[in-house]
Amino acid sequence: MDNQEIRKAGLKVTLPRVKILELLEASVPRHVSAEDVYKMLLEKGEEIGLATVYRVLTQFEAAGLVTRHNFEEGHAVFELDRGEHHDHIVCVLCGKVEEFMDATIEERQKEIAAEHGFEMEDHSLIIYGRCNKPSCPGRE
Amino acid sequence: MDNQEIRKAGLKVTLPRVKILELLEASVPRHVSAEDVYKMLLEKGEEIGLATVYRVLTQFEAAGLVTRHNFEEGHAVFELDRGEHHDHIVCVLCGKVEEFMDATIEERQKEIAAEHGFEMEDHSLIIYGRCNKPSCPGRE
DNA sequence: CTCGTAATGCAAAAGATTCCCATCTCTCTT
DNA sequence: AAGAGAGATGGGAATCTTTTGCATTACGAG
Ligand SMILES: [Mn+2]
Ligand SMILES: [Mn+2]
Ligand SMILES: [Zn+2]
Ligand SMILES: [Zn+2]
Repeated sequence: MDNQEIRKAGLKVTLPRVKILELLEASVPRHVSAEDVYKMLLEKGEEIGLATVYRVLTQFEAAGLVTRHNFEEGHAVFELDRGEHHDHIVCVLCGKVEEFMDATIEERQKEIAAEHGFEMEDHSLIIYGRCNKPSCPGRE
Repeated sequence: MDNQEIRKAGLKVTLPRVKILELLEASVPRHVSAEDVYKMLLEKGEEIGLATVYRVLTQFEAAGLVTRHNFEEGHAVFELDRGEHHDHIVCVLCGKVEEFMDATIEERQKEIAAEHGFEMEDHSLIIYGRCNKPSCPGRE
Protein backbone atom coordinates (compact mmCIF):
# COMPACT_ATOMS: atom_id res chain seq x y z
CA MET A 1 0.00 0.00 0.00
CA ASP A 2 0.90 3.66 -0.25
CA ASN A 3 2.37 3.82 3.21
CA GLN A 4 5.26 1.68 2.14
CA GLU A 5 5.99 3.88 -0.85
CA ILE A 6 6.09 6.92 1.37
CA ARG A 7 8.15 5.24 4.05
CA LYS A 8 10.54 3.90 1.45
CA ALA A 9 11.10 7.47 0.35
CA GLY A 10 12.31 8.31 3.85
CA LEU A 11 9.24 10.38 4.62
CA LYS A 12 6.93 10.15 7.59
CA VAL A 13 3.58 8.63 6.75
CA THR A 14 1.29 11.57 7.32
CA LEU A 15 -2.30 12.12 6.35
CA PRO A 16 -1.54 14.76 3.70
CA ARG A 17 1.00 12.50 2.03
CA VAL A 18 -1.29 9.50 2.03
CA LYS A 19 -4.24 11.49 0.70
CA ILE A 20 -2.21 13.13 -2.04
CA LEU A 21 -0.76 9.83 -3.17
CA GLU A 22 -4.19 8.22 -3.15
CA LEU A 23 -5.56 11.07 -5.18
CA LEU A 24 -2.80 10.79 -7.76
CA GLU A 25 -3.43 7.07 -8.07
CA ALA A 26 -7.10 7.66 -8.77
CA SER A 27 -6.60 10.89 -10.65
CA VAL A 28 -8.48 11.59 -13.84
CA PRO A 29 -7.01 13.35 -15.66
CA ARG A 30 -3.61 11.93 -15.04
CA HIS A 31 -1.76 15.23 -15.32
CA VAL A 32 -2.68 17.68 -12.59
CA SER A 33 -1.32 20.92 -11.18
CA ALA A 34 -0.66 21.56 -7.50
CA GLU A 35 -3.70 23.78 -7.51
CA ASP A 36 -5.75 20.97 -9.05
CA VAL A 37 -4.65 18.58 -6.33
CA TYR A 38 -5.41 21.16 -3.66
CA LYS A 39 -8.92 21.75 -4.96
CA MET A 40 -9.68 18.08 -5.46
CA LEU A 41 -8.66 17.45 -1.87
CA LEU A 42 -10.86 20.29 -0.66
CA GLU A 43 -13.81 18.83 -2.52
CA LYS A 44 -13.18 15.57 -0.76
CA GLY A 45 -13.34 17.38 2.53
CA GLU A 46 -9.62 17.12 3.26
CA GLU A 47 -8.20 20.18 4.96
CA ILE A 48 -4.74 20.19 3.43
CA GLY A 49 -2.89 23.44 2.84
CA LEU A 50 -1.71 24.46 -0.60
CA ALA A 51 1.81 24.92 0.74
CA THR A 52 1.75 21.32 1.89
CA VAL A 53 0.58 20.15 -1.51
CA TYR A 54 3.52 21.90 -3.14
CA ARG A 55 5.95 20.53 -0.56
CA VAL A 56 4.68 16.99 -0.81
CA LEU A 57 4.62 16.96 -4.59
CA THR A 58 8.20 18.21 -4.65
CA GLN A 59 9.21 15.54 -2.15
CA PHE A 60 7.41 12.87 -4.13
CA GLU A 61 9.22 14.04 -7.22
CA ALA A 62 12.59 13.85 -5.46
CA ALA A 63 11.64 10.34 -4.32
CA GLY A 64 10.75 9.30 -7.83
CA LEU A 65 7.11 8.71 -6.99
CA VAL A 66 5.92 11.55 -9.17
CA THR A 67 7.07 13.28 -12.34
CA ARG A 68 6.82 17.00 -12.95
CA HIS A 69 6.20 18.48 -16.39
CA ASN A 70 6.44 22.05 -17.62
CA PHE A 71 3.93 22.30 -20.41
CA GLU A 72 3.48 25.85 -21.68
CA GLU A 73 0.65 26.76 -19.33
CA GLY A 74 2.51 28.82 -16.81
CA HIS A 75 2.34 26.19 -14.10
CA ALA A 76 3.78 22.73 -13.54
CA VAL A 77 1.73 19.57 -13.79
CA PHE A 78 2.41 16.32 -11.99
CA GLU A 79 1.61 12.70 -12.64
CA LEU A 80 2.17 9.50 -10.77
CA ASP A 81 5.30 7.76 -11.94
CA ARG A 82 4.39 4.41 -13.42
CA GLY A 83 7.91 3.19 -13.94
CA GLU A 84 8.01 3.57 -17.66
CA HIS A 85 9.16 6.79 -19.24
CA HIS A 86 7.03 8.48 -21.86
CA ASP A 87 6.62 11.81 -23.61
CA HIS A 88 3.59 13.96 -24.38
CA ILE A 89 1.42 15.46 -27.07
CA VAL A 90 -0.62 18.43 -25.93
CA CYS A 91 -3.53 19.94 -27.81
CA VAL A 92 -3.04 23.70 -27.92
CA LEU A 93 -6.78 24.17 -28.29
CA CYS A 94 -8.37 21.98 -25.64
CA GLY A 95 -5.42 21.00 -23.46
CA LYS A 96 -5.92 17.30 -24.04
CA VAL A 97 -2.75 15.35 -23.26
CA GLU A 98 -1.75 12.06 -24.86
CA GLU A 99 1.30 10.01 -24.09
CA PHE A 100 3.73 8.11 -26.26
CA MET A 101 7.12 6.48 -26.21
CA ASP A 102 9.27 6.10 -29.26
CA ALA A 103 12.37 3.92 -29.07
CA THR A 104 13.91 5.56 -32.10
CA ILE A 105 13.71 9.01 -30.59
CA GLU A 106 14.90 7.84 -27.19
CA GLU A 107 17.91 6.22 -28.81
CA ARG A 108 18.82 9.24 -30.92
CA GLN A 109 18.64 11.50 -27.90
CA LYS A 110 21.26 9.53 -26.04
CA GLU A 111 23.50 9.54 -29.08
CA ILE A 112 23.10 13.28 -29.56
CA ALA A 113 23.87 14.02 -25.93
CA ALA A 114 27.00 11.87 -26.19
CA GLU A 115 28.06 13.56 -29.42
CA HIS A 116 27.96 16.86 -27.58
CA GLY A 117 29.93 15.62 -24.62
CA PHE A 118 26.92 15.50 -22.30
CA GLU A 119 25.90 12.68 -20.05
CA MET A 120 22.14 12.65 -20.49
CA GLU A 121 20.27 12.83 -17.22
CA ASP A 122 16.77 13.51 -18.37
CA HIS A 123 14.87 14.98 -21.27
CA SER A 124 11.59 16.63 -22.07
CA LEU A 125 9.82 16.16 -25.37
CA ILE A 126 6.46 17.78 -25.87
CA ILE A 127 4.63 17.91 -29.17
CA TYR A 128 2.06 20.70 -29.47
CA GLY A 129 -0.71 20.41 -31.98
CA ARG A 130 -4.42 20.43 -32.68
CA CYS A 131 -6.30 17.28 -31.84
CA ASN A 132 -9.18 15.85 -33.83
CA LYS A 133 -11.61 15.36 -30.95
CA PRO A 134 -15.11 16.45 -31.94
CA SER A 135 -15.36 18.15 -28.56
CA CYS A 136 -12.27 20.23 -29.26
CA PRO A 137 -13.00 23.90 -29.83
CA GLY A 138 -11.21 25.24 -32.90
CA ARG A 139 -12.07 22.26 -35.14
CA GLU A 140 -14.08 24.08 -37.76
CA MET B 1 18.54 46.65 -41.26
CA ASP B 2 16.46 45.89 -38.20
CA ASN B 3 13.91 48.56 -38.97
CA GLN B 4 12.61 46.56 -41.91
CA GLU B 5 12.18 43.44 -39.78
CA ILE B 6 10.18 45.38 -37.26
CA ARG B 7 8.13 47.17 -39.87
CA LYS B 8 7.49 43.92 -41.69
CA ALA B 9 6.02 42.58 -38.46
CA GLY B 10 3.45 45.37 -38.53
CA LEU B 11 5.02 47.16 -35.58
CA LYS B 12 6.06 50.77 -35.30
CA VAL B 13 9.80 51.24 -35.36
CA THR B 14 10.43 52.53 -31.89
CA LEU B 15 13.63 52.93 -29.94
CA PRO B 16 12.90 50.09 -27.50
CA ARG B 17 12.16 47.67 -30.32
CA VAL B 18 15.26 48.60 -32.26
CA LYS B 19 17.50 48.40 -29.22
CA ILE B 20 16.11 45.05 -28.12
CA LEU B 21 16.49 43.57 -31.58
CA GLU B 22 20.05 44.90 -31.83
CA LEU B 23 20.86 43.43 -28.48
CA LEU B 24 19.49 40.03 -29.44
CA GLU B 25 21.53 40.07 -32.63
CA ALA B 26 24.71 40.76 -30.71
CA SER B 27 23.73 38.72 -27.70
CA VAL B 28 26.21 36.41 -26.03
CA PRO B 29 24.91 34.13 -24.74
CA ARG B 30 22.28 33.50 -27.34
CA HIS B 31 19.56 32.48 -24.90
CA VAL B 32 18.48 35.29 -22.61
CA SER B 33 15.61 36.00 -20.23
CA ALA B 34 13.51 39.16 -20.27
CA GLU B 35 15.31 40.20 -17.11
CA ASP B 36 18.65 39.60 -18.84
CA VAL B 37 17.63 41.81 -21.74
CA TYR B 38 16.41 44.49 -19.36
CA LYS B 39 19.66 44.55 -17.42
CA MET B 40 21.84 44.47 -20.51
CA LEU B 41 19.95 47.46 -21.84
CA LEU B 42 20.36 49.30 -18.56
CA GLU B 43 24.09 48.71 -18.66
CA LYS B 44 24.16 50.23 -22.11
CA GLY B 45 22.42 53.28 -20.71
CA GLU B 46 19.09 52.60 -22.36
CA GLU B 47 16.12 53.57 -20.23
CA ILE B 48 13.68 50.88 -21.27
CA GLY B 49 11.10 49.54 -18.85
CA LEU B 50 10.93 45.86 -17.96
CA ALA B 51 7.26 45.78 -18.94
CA THR B 52 8.23 47.01 -22.38
CA VAL B 53 10.88 44.32 -22.68
CA TYR B 54 8.27 41.67 -21.93
CA ARG B 55 5.79 43.23 -24.32
CA VAL B 56 8.30 43.57 -27.15
CA LEU B 57 9.67 40.08 -26.74
CA THR B 58 6.15 38.68 -26.86
CA GLN B 59 5.41 40.70 -29.98
CA PHE B 60 8.65 39.60 -31.60
CA GLU B 61 7.72 36.04 -30.82
CA ALA B 62 4.30 36.45 -32.41
CA ALA B 63 6.01 37.97 -35.43
CA GLY B 64 8.41 35.06 -35.70
CA LEU B 65 11.47 37.19 -35.01
CA VAL B 66 12.19 35.51 -31.73
CA THR B 67 11.66 32.10 -30.19
CA ARG B 68 10.70 31.51 -26.57
CA HIS B 69 11.87 28.50 -24.59
CA ASN B 70 10.79 27.16 -21.23
CA PHE B 71 13.84 25.48 -19.81
CA GLU B 72 13.39 24.37 -16.21
CA GLU B 73 14.64 27.55 -14.63
CA GLY B 74 11.41 29.19 -13.62
CA HIS B 75 11.59 31.82 -16.32
CA ALA B 76 11.40 31.88 -20.10
CA VAL B 77 14.42 32.50 -22.29
CA PHE B 78 14.40 34.02 -25.74
CA GLU B 79 16.66 33.81 -28.74
CA LEU B 80 16.74 35.47 -32.12
CA ASP B 81 15.10 33.28 -34.72
CA ARG B 82 17.63 32.33 -37.35
CA GLY B 83 15.21 30.64 -39.67
CA GLU B 84 16.25 27.11 -38.97
CA HIS B 85 14.59 25.13 -36.21
CA HIS B 86 16.72 23.42 -33.61
CA ASP B 87 16.46 21.83 -30.19
CA HIS B 88 18.56 22.15 -27.04
CA ILE B 89 20.83 20.36 -24.62
CA VAL B 90 21.11 22.07 -21.25
CA CYS B 91 23.72 21.31 -18.62
CA VAL B 92 21.98 20.91 -15.28
CA LEU B 93 25.18 21.90 -13.50
CA CYS B 94 26.43 25.01 -15.26
CA GLY B 95 23.47 26.02 -17.41
CA LYS B 96 25.44 25.77 -20.64
CA VAL B 97 23.14 25.42 -23.65
CA GLU B 98 24.02 23.67 -26.89
CA GLU B 99 21.87 23.36 -29.97
CA PHE B 100 21.21 20.52 -32.34
CA MET B 101 18.85 19.40 -35.05
CA ASP B 102 18.17 15.79 -35.86
CA ALA B 103 16.21 14.93 -38.98
CA THR B 104 15.34 11.48 -37.70
CA ILE B 105 13.73 12.85 -34.56
CA GLU B 106 11.95 15.62 -36.42
CA GLU B 107 10.51 13.08 -38.80
CA ARG B 108 9.36 10.69 -36.09
CA GLN B 109 7.62 13.49 -34.24
CA LYS B 110 5.43 14.33 -37.19
CA GLU B 111 4.56 10.68 -37.62
CA ILE B 112 3.72 10.25 -33.96
CA ALA B 113 1.51 13.33 -33.91
CA ALA B 114 -0.32 12.02 -36.97
CA GLU B 115 -0.72 8.57 -35.44
CA HIS B 116 -2.46 10.22 -32.51
CA GLY B 117 -4.75 12.29 -34.67
CA PHE B 118 -2.93 15.54 -33.97
CA GLU B 119 -1.79 18.11 -36.46
CA MET B 120 1.62 19.07 -35.14
CA GLU B 121 2.03 22.77 -34.67
CA ASP B 122 5.21 22.95 -32.69
CA HIS B 123 7.34 20.92 -30.37
CA SER B 124 9.86 21.31 -27.61
CA LEU B 125 12.71 18.89 -27.08
CA ILE B 126 15.20 19.59 -24.34
CA ILE B 127 17.87 17.17 -23.23
CA TYR B 128 19.19 17.74 -19.71
CA GLY B 129 22.57 16.38 -18.75
CA ARG B 130 26.00 17.08 -17.39
CA CYS B 131 28.49 18.65 -19.76
CA ASN B 132 32.19 17.87 -19.85
CA LYS B 133 33.47 21.44 -19.78
CA PRO B 134 36.45 21.78 -17.42
CA SER B 135 34.86 24.95 -16.09
CA CYS B 136 31.66 23.11 -15.18
CA PRO B 137 31.17 22.70 -11.43
CA GLY B 138 30.23 19.17 -10.49
CA ARG B 139 32.76 17.49 -12.80
CA GLU B 140 34.81 15.69 -10.20
C1' DC C 1 4.28 70.14 -39.11
C1' DT C 2 0.04 68.30 -36.92
C1' DC C 3 -2.84 64.85 -35.30
C1' DG C 4 -4.39 60.40 -33.90
C1' DT C 5 -3.06 56.06 -32.54
C1' DA C 6 0.06 52.97 -30.98
C1' DA C 7 3.79 52.49 -27.65
C1' DT C 8 6.09 53.33 -23.31
C1' DG C 9 7.25 53.66 -18.30
C1' DC C 10 5.85 53.01 -13.77
C1' DA C 11 3.35 51.14 -10.46
C1' DA C 12 -0.06 48.00 -9.15
C1' DA C 13 -1.92 43.45 -9.93
C1' DA C 14 -1.79 38.61 -10.87
C1' DG C 15 -0.38 34.01 -10.75
C1' DA C 16 2.65 30.46 -9.17
C1' DT C 17 5.59 28.79 -5.78
C1' DT C 18 8.34 29.21 -1.63
C1' DC C 19 9.30 30.58 2.99
C1' DC C 20 8.34 31.46 8.10
C1' DC C 21 6.99 29.92 12.26
C1' DA C 22 3.94 28.58 15.87
C1' DT C 23 1.47 24.48 16.43
C1' DC C 24 0.69 19.61 15.61
C1' DT C 25 1.83 14.64 14.86
C1' DC C 26 4.37 10.73 13.65
C1' DT C 27 7.85 7.43 15.38
C1' DC C 28 10.99 5.72 18.36
C1' DT C 29 11.89 4.91 23.31
C1' DT C 30 10.96 3.86 27.70
C1' DA D 1 0.64 3.11 26.73
C1' DA D 2 2.86 7.67 27.66
C1' DG D 3 6.74 10.96 26.45
C1' DA D 4 10.16 13.18 23.84
C1' DG D 5 11.99 14.94 19.80
C1' DA D 6 12.41 15.40 15.02
C1' DG D 7 9.85 16.32 11.35
C1' DA D 8 5.49 17.96 9.17
C1' DT D 9 1.61 21.06 8.68
C1' DG D 10 -1.27 25.21 7.76
C1' DG D 11 -1.94 29.85 6.87
C1' DG D 12 -0.19 33.87 5.72
C1' DA D 13 3.56 36.67 4.22
C1' DA D 14 7.06 36.90 0.93
C1' DT D 15 9.22 36.04 -3.69
C1' DC D 16 9.52 35.80 -8.38
C1' DT D 17 7.99 36.21 -12.92
C1' DT D 18 4.89 38.16 -16.02
C1' DT D 19 0.84 41.00 -17.12
C1' DT D 20 -2.10 45.10 -16.87
C1' DG D 21 -3.93 49.83 -16.20
C1' DC D 22 -3.24 54.36 -17.20
C1' DA D 23 -1.35 58.87 -17.95
C1' DT D 24 2.16 60.52 -20.97
C1' DT D 25 5.04 60.35 -25.14
C1' DA D 26 6.57 59.34 -29.70
C1' DC D 27 5.88 57.35 -34.39
C1' DG D 28 4.36 58.20 -39.05
C1' DA D 29 0.50 59.06 -42.31
C1' DG D 30 -1.25 62.95 -44.49
MN1 LIG E 1 2.32 11.55 -18.73
MN1 LIG F 1 18.57 27.93 -29.43
ZN1 LIG G 1 -8.04 19.54 -28.76
ZN1 LIG H 1 28.08 22.05 -17.33
